[in-house]
Amino acid sequence: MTTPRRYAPVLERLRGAGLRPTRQRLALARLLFDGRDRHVTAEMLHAEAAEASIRVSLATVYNTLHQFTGAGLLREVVVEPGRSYFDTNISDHHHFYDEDVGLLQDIPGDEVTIANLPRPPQGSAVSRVDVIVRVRKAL
Amino acid sequence: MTTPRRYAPVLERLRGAGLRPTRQRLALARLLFDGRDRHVTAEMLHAEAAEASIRVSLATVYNTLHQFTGAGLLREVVVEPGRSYFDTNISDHHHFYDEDVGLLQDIPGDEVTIANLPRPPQGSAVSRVDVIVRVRKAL
DNA sequence: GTGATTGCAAATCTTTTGCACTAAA
DNA sequence: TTTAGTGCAAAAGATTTGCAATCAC
Repeated sequence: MTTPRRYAPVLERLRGAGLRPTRQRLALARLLFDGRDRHVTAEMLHAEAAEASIRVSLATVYNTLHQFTGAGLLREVVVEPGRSYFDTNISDHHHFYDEDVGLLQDIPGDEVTIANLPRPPQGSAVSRVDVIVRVRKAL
Repeated sequence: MTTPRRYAPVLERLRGAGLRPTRQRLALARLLFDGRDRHVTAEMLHAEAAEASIRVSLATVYNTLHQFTGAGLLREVVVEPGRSYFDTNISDHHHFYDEDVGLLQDIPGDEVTIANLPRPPQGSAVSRVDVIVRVRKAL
């Protein structure tokens, strides 16, 4: 028999974020929060859901990704024009981006040190510092 | 009388980059490389050209921006999904991005120190490090 | 002339929206 | 019930593309 071991945690996670645990949100959350650090686009997650026989519309995938991001469950990463990645790692960290393949990889926050950051413009406060290390095939 | 003082440099700049100095490229280059450090979108440059009574199609603006970028005359900056900025400052530097207003500002490269950057994944080499300091209105 | 470049409109791609329908509480 | 959430299809943006007309050399 199947033991729904991971169901409760995800459910609580949604509740805790103030999101009604609907069938679609639960299913997508289970795909996303499987313990790995994942970087997905809406299209990728939609395809993955389809493979897992979860019927969700692409519009709902977009809505859900943004709701999760708004609730602090995901983080949006912009590395190339016209496509958004969503990162399940919400801790303070940075990214390698392989420009050849379009692949994102985490760099733990403590592995990069940023010093001497100038004071932000008058009246503004830093909300986040994104470091993107773009890499390509070595010659 | 008008002295076309800045014409020659731009023309040579295009020639040097291996780009045929067409009427449109010259006109756009003159708008872009006016001495300031500029951050423009295709739409913005197109509007600016229109104001200056330069007739260029939006498609050509896109083509030109990408050709200039490929030739190393511009640098593309991605800070938000669905819109590309092109930066006339091609020296090593970073950016403040005001998320409220959508405004980019340069941070000179020597004002930020990045230390302890981990080794890039096997077989790849760093092509560029982008630091984007996202700011918003202070409370 | 000849091949590179341009303009226009149509096509593409990602993301958002409007609204009737469905489901969670 | 009552209201939040979903699906679909259409709309919206940004960017690219196909191809005939035009321009630089």
